[in-house]
Amino acid sequence: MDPREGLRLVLPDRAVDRDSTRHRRSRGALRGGRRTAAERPHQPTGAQRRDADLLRLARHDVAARGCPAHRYAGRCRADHRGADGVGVHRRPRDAHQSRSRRLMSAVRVRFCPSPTGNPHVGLVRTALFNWAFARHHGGAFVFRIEDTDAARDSEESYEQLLDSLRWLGLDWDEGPDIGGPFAPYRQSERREIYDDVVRRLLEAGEVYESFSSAEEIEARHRAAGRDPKLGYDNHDRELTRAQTDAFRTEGRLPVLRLRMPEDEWTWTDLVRGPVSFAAGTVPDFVVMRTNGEPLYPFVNPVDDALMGITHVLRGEDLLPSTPRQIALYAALRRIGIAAPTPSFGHLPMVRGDGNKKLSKRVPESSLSLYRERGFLPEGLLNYLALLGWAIADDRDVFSMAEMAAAFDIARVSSNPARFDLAKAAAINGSHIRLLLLEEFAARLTPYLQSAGLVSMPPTDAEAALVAGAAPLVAERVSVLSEAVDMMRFLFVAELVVDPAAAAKVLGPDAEPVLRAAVDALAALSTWDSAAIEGALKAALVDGLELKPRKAFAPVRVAVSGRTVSPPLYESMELLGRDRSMARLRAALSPPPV
RNA sequence: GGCCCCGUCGUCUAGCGGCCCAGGACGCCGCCCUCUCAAGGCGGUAGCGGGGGUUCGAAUCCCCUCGGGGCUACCA
Repeated sequence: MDPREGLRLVLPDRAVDRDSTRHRRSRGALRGGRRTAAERPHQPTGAQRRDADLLRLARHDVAARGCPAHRYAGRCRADHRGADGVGVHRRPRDAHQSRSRRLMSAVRVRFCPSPTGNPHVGLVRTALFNWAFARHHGGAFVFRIEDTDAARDSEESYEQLLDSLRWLGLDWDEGPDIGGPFAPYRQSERREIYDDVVRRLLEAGEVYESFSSAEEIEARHRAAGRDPKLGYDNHDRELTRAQTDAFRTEGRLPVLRLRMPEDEWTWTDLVRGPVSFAAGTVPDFVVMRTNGEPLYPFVNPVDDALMGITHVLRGEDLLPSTPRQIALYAALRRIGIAAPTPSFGHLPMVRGDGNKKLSKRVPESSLSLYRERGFLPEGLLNYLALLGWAIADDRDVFSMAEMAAAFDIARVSSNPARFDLAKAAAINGSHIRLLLLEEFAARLTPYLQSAGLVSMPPTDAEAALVAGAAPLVAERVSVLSEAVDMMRFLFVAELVVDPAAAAKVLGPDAEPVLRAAVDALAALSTWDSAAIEGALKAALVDGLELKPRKAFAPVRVAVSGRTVSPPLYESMELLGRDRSMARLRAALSPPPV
């Protein structure tokens, strides 16, 4: 077979023409059906979230409500196909189709990180979009580990990856820990498969031995007056047996390269529409190293093919490698491996502070940082979803279940997006306020524990304090670590007063204020916020004729140690009479330094 | 250098030829509420990179240009 057969390689368009899709979509936007905050429950675990998603899909009644994904009412038919080529308006009875039909039409996407270092937020965004796509279509989300680089991969990173995804609640249907029909899901355990595929490709002439070193390639370019940085020149394609033998006797070992057809490469990208690469711009690429280890551009498509992946959603940085993947799929089919080419969708880059793509190097990209700061998984995920996707033109806080129901890959923006910590925190704050108070307390407790403020498990008294403070702090923080700082004064035996706050409001002027407060509070028969408020106002505002903000500042700092605190009266009630009085008295007579 | 992708408020986005002298969100500013800080409510600030076309009409379609980014490994 002549691998250079002159066919123009055009992917079968799974994707409906993007423009026509958009056109249809533009008619009659659905305006109703928005949910209020109270209607948006949170699913604390991945499993529960998954249930909710499935439930939602089952309830997805287009005729009655319009399609939330495409936002137009009443026009959808059951056979309507989305821009990704998959029926998105599934009716409940789809679930009762025969097993084989379901398998044939099922969406299968994958998330395939390599275990090198901390997962970063760009990676999480990719995982999220794949997850949402799978859940939206009722398909499978496959988790595969691409650990073909022994020098950089680590078991620790692998564990971190699993842990991170679990924490996020992005549940997978097949993966290294739970197995699945295409196991194993770690590429380091699939070497025999790759060896076998490579052998067959070699026998078929799809792949050939190449001995050229980088220096030799460059030298040839120079000699021919070409740009030396052009890359491999396909020089070794027609090496004779005698030539390869000669190299071997010199002790040189070959890499294996795939023969690329020299055609124009075109496909309809799920997020970008038609993309094409000019003929002759993609050289034969290395499939296997001299030491016999297969490389990413090979194992990735091979596993996608073998695992029946239907849609590849990945970062834009991988866009230039798509022609090679398409070529590999074609070669695989020629040697008899069933490998329908998947649809590709290239997600925009997530940028860091500059304009550069977010690198693993910069700490702000590390997922663990956001976890430590006290981001809620649903808050972080919600923000990340906004980097390239919008659920509606007038709303940006939503649950993952809502995202799964509404997600449409064709509506993903192709612009790169900058990660904005302030907005991420703001979105997270909205999610904190959406939590039930008990849930907020439960999520907060581990942070209080690792700050050493609450024991493990919490004592009854500590639990009561957390529960009592929850409503006070939940509405004033955007991340959980802020709540820890705000609640610290409730749990410490010895209050450390912030020096700046003390300097500001605990000067000589504060003495009469504090004294009056102590006297008034000491006379109280009941210790609750209403009584405290009454006493303080009577003594300070009415008695001393102070402006409220002047009156309460010294008391606040004396009790909480900070100028910023939860509401004063409630805080004092929670702190208790004894500790509150002790702190006021301590502020009155500061210990000599 | 070559190949490819992308350009709407500071940032993320809505926009798919008339609904747009461009809507939402974060940020910022102001007001209200108020014991601080928040939250919440109300109001404001700010944008179609530039130039040519096509069209009765362009943020939207085409071309050029400028700018930004990615890839260019026997990493993934």
